[in-house]
Amino acid sequence: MGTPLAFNLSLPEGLPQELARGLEEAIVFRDLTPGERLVEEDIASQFDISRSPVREAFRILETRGLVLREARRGSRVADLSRRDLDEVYACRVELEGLAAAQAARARSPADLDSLDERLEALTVARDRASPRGFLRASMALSRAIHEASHNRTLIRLLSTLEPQAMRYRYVAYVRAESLMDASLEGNGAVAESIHTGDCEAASAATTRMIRNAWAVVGRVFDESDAAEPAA
Amino acid sequence: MGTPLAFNLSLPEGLPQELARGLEEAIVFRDLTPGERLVEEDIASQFDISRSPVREAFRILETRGLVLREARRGSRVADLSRRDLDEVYACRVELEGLAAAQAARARSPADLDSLDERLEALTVARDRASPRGFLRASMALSRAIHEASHNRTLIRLLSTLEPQAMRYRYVAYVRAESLMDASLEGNGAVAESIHTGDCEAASAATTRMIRNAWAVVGRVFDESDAAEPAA
DNA sequence: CTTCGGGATATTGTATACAATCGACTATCG
DNA sequence: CGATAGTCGATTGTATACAATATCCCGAAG
Repeated sequence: MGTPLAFNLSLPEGLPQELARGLEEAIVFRDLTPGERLVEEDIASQFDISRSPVREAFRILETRGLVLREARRGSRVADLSRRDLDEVYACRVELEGLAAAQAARARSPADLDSLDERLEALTVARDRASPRGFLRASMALSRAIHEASHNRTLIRLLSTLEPQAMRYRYVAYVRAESLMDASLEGNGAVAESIHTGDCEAASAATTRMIRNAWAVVGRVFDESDAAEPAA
Repeated sequence: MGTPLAFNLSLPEGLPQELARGLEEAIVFRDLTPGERLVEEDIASQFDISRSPVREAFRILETRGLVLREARRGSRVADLSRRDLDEVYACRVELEGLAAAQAARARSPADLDSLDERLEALTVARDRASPRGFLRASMALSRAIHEASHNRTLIRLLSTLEPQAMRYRYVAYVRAESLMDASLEGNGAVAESIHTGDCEAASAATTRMIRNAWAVVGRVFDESDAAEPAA
């Protein structure tokens, strides 16, 4: 048995990366459930590839906090917990705040175009009221902000932190779609500050948005049984 | 040709991890120089192992910002630059500050013992005036602080950021050994705040220490030719 | 009925073999 | 003489084979 995992692999960037991206979505959107075992051979045969790229994909997902690997004991999807949620959001407050501040200072005209484009896409996604689509658009906007900071180290850190946060955001958006409105509004304020070039404002708007999301997402999570769905 | 790389591998934690640790030290202490190519087969034959664990080690080092991998073009030791230095320290200010604050709140008696022990070891290392020994002791103390935060996500992020910072600290300590005194003093203040349990003070002491180090390490780096030693 | 041990099985860790691709070199043509 | 296409070598990417080990199941003993 095991989940079918219905995504295809093209390979514009390497097989392990592509596979990791697909598995990441499956984990975030709960096609792979918390605690579920991930067996290299199973995944490999599902996509008609060998274990080598699968191993590398697992390692990528481990650095993103989505998969736990124990030596000779195999890999499994990381659990969700209120504690983990708090850890992730505490880090997000700091790093996203820094990213916004540096973006406000270092942004290029191309960055601003990218920002506007993705903010527009986020608005469209909100109207469709699909948590998946909204999250994808939100992730794209976040990345645009991160890249506008032109801080490669910060981008690297955030790229290993954001996927972990997406899991909690997804749970929250499914149960309370109105949260998407708050996210859209918050991101709008951040984008405006980055346009203006006001570092302080960008940082403040970001930390305010994330602290607010932290409180709400945490409350929704506590009211759900997202931590142990199969227990 | 190529550097001999004189470290042995025991294997208490897995071959790739052990190898990564050795290579990490070689990079930090400049036995492997910035820009140097890392060929899987070469490293493998030097330690009489196959390419598989070497590949995994390279990937680990990539997530720590020490090695750059380009698809089908091989791996090389990441360059040092003033820009990279600034990126790393900007992130450190935020994350180390958070770690200290959370450590001040969540620390256990065992954590405090570990802290004191490593602070003592740092004092001893300072008296020996060896940049390598001091850095190793400093890294151990930092890790003790991080673990006292009991924030696994934050620990994960810092474990991928600190090695990158170590490279710049090493360059600075070699050229200005007096910097070790400042580091020792700063860490003492941080440890004291964590003992007291004062989050604000711990965070403030940490950010002050790191911002100060940032300025000094940056100045020393600019005066050195550490960026391009073989150019 | 519980606990301890032994063996079978499933799964990862490592090694090796093969394929694909990139870069450099060379020879040839304009 | 310079430019360009073709070929060769070096190196990574993927697949497969083999080794090691953890887990599970079952049976026997207390």
